[in-house]
Amino acid sequence: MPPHEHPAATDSARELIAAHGGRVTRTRVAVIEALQRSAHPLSHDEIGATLDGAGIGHDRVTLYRALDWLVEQGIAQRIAGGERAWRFEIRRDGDHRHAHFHCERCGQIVCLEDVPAAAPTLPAGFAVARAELVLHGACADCGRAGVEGKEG
Amino acid sequence: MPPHEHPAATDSARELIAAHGGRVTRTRVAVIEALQRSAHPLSHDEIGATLDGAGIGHDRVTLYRALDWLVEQGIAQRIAGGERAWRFEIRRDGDHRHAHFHCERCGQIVCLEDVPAAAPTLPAGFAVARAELVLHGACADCGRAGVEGKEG
DNA sequence: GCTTTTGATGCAACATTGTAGCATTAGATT
DNA sequence: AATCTAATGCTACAATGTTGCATCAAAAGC
Repeated sequence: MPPHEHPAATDSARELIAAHGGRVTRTRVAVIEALQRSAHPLSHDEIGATLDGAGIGHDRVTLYRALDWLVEQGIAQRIAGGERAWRFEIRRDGDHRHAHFHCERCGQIVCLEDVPAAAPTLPAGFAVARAELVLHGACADCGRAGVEGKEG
Repeated sequence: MPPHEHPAATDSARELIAAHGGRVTRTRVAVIEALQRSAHPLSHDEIGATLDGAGIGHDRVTLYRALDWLVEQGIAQRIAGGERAWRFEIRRDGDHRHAHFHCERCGQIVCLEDVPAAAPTLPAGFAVARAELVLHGACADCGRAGVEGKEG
């Protein structure tokens, strides 16, 4: 690729991988970019679809392992969300842990950037590594369409 | 069964089921009792083991359906926890939503009765049905054994 | 107490999500 | 280009949950 044409996103993805001592592969780059582009956490399946769209060959296992590695390296993080499948999102700078919203209508997970997922004071002896706060209900879009009737 | 011998727990389980218009079956009664007896949320598998122990025949599907019904009726509630499998707990009176702690060492889920899982103020349009707060880390038992060395 | 009704069960078969083992490919290095 | 080995992509499997349908049994009626 011509050096005057490298997209910043791709570049940072490649650098991100290299900085963690991993090999820069199509799959990893594409996964990171997909996560970076998305406003909400993506499921394994959604990421797979993105790879397909980008014409990047892969299989389930490779994708799982790429995601495992990203989580392991602290580049991405897993979210339990509402359904059975994990969802993944890029860890922005700092450890900025935010809450998530799971819409029970459209199934989507939305990041609530402004709502911190802070750990409260716990009984003695408990060591908290991370807090996960998930709100379930109807998101702004679905709520409007559903609660008020049709499209009030 | 002699009327002077009915255990209170069983009785309330039976009443609970009947009050919701369901049929009082061995499986449902045993599941409710298992959940009532347990101090922490139980997985499908753990509940199944209890039924086996009680000599109550069942299969995976029956148990799943019994649990589904309990959740549907608001008698029990599902917890996503840390691992893939759901866990279930009885809903005590009131909507007393508390946080849970997932120990990454022993895998156990602990109820933090004193820590409410309250929904913070959300952007307009979001309708929150319930909040799920899960803290991940090492529980009091595991933390002591692990952080301080052997068994300080 | 016996019959009827239909909710609940139990079985088989399947769907989804995630892992393990291993030969091959390809990124990084020399 | 040759080398080294991390990463890939198979296959096969494990864990978790669901669907369809025949059978059983809890609640209701007689």
